[in-house]
Amino acid sequence: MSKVRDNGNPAVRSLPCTQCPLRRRKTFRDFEADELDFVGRFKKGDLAIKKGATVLVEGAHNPHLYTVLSGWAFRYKLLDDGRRQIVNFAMPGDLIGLQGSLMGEMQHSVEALSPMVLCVFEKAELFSLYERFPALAYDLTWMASREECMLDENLLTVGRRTALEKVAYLLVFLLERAQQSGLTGKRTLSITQQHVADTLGISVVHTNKTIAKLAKRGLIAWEDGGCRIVNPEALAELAGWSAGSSVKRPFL
Amino acid sequence: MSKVRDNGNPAVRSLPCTQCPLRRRKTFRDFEADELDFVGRFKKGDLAIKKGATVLVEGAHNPHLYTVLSGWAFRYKLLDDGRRQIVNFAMPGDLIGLQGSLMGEMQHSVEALSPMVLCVFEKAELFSLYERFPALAYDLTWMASREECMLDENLLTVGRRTALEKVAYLLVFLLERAQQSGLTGKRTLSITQQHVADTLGISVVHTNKTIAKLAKRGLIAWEDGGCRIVNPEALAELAGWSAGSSVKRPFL
DNA sequence: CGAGCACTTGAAAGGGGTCAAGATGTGTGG
DNA sequence: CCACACATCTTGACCCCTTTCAAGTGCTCG
Repeated sequence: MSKVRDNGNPAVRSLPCTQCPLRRRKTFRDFEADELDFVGRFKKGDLAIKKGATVLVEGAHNPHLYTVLSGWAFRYKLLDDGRRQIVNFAMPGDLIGLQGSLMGEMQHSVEALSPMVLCVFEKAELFSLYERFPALAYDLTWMASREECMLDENLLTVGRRTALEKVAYLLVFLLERAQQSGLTGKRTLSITQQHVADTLGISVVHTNKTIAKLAKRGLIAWEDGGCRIVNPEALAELAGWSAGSSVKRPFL
Repeated sequence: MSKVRDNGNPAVRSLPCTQCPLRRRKTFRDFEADELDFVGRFKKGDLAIKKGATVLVEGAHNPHLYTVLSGWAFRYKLLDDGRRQIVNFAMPGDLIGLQGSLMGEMQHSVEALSPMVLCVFEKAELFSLYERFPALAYDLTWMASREECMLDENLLTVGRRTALEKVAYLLVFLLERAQQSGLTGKRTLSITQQHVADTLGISVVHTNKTIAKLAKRGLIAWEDGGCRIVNPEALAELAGWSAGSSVKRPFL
């Protein structure tokens, strides 16, 4: 039932929800006893994903719904001629595939940026969650709304911010989320300039030059296939970043 | 309790849900008897909005949740220096303010593009909907997911489509939604070029020139403060538009 | 009848795209 | 262990799509 392969992550062997590491993080709302019990049975097992693997493809009908336990991924859409737009990222505690669960066919693809472990749930049992645990159902809607919020902000970034502001914004956004979700404790993001470009709607070349500019100002440093944020405050300032809410957030 | 002023719309006087015109449209899923009864009591009244009025402002804590009964509006965010990004539109059957209901503070503003009538619900009673009508709760999540889908597509448009494709895409997108929601039966959209520009992340001047190009090709015509779509198929082709699902959608 | 909004158009400037070529680094197969 | 393919990152040159600036035309409205 639970397929597990270790990809360099701490070994996880169909981790029971009672021992879920996310419950201990103070950014997340912990479960009530009966909820924990239900979610534990709702969860069908773990799924290990290799870095670079495609988790879900646009157009697919997948019977599962996932939650990120560790690692991260990006969601994207393609145009016929190959132009790619990264739409958002998924980090620990985030849902993957909810949209497909509700509306049938996936409207976007998901690819792992690092080795990941996902918790697997059964679409078909989703409605029973709504029937038996309204609070969890409410949480799901909450999570969907949070996603919507992030997309709004990303749209603002892609549509109206300058290249320099865009890169600054994205890096602060990702660092903030990575730290809150426990993806990393350090100030580094293991990401490619191509990903940055495809998220912000600009070319790789120009992304590179913009990054060089930020590096010259001492705000960031690009080192061995990733970014180190040297001065998050200055970046946030440049990006016109407004801190997100500090409310505890739910997860599944 | 119910404030109603007619703004040129068909007169509505705290319309009971039993007579809701949306129920008759075949694009919407109708209620079960008990659901209809509940929603009828959940609804606190109608609210008439004038064209150009602000329905909700970013940062506000509004105790209400709305549904569009007639007319339409746009959702937007602002940067400090006034740059504006329109993030999406709300048409009959769409929710307004769900994000604020769940997460507290509104993260965007909403402004009416025409006279509107909204159905007013009480945030505070939202959870009782989750407790008593899981199917409606499921619908709410469905609607949030649908919004997410549209935002994904808009992000793709703003980030990766060319100016010509952008305008073509937006017009097809709006026309399709307007017709499905019953906002209009005609092939016209009463919208400003400034709105188009702010939705697509381009300047008004360039928007104007792009529109002129589409007009010259005979795909659209801009007449007295609005757009008439002359050739929707050609526009869709140009935009790389893929038709949306034809599943009946829920509403509140 | 002036003020203001929405739409046009032209010209000039610039941000960002495309092309090209090169430097590194890394994983694969011979 | 080397060779080669491939991915990622850099840089420079050139060009064009968009922006910005400006000026002008209707139209509506107080």
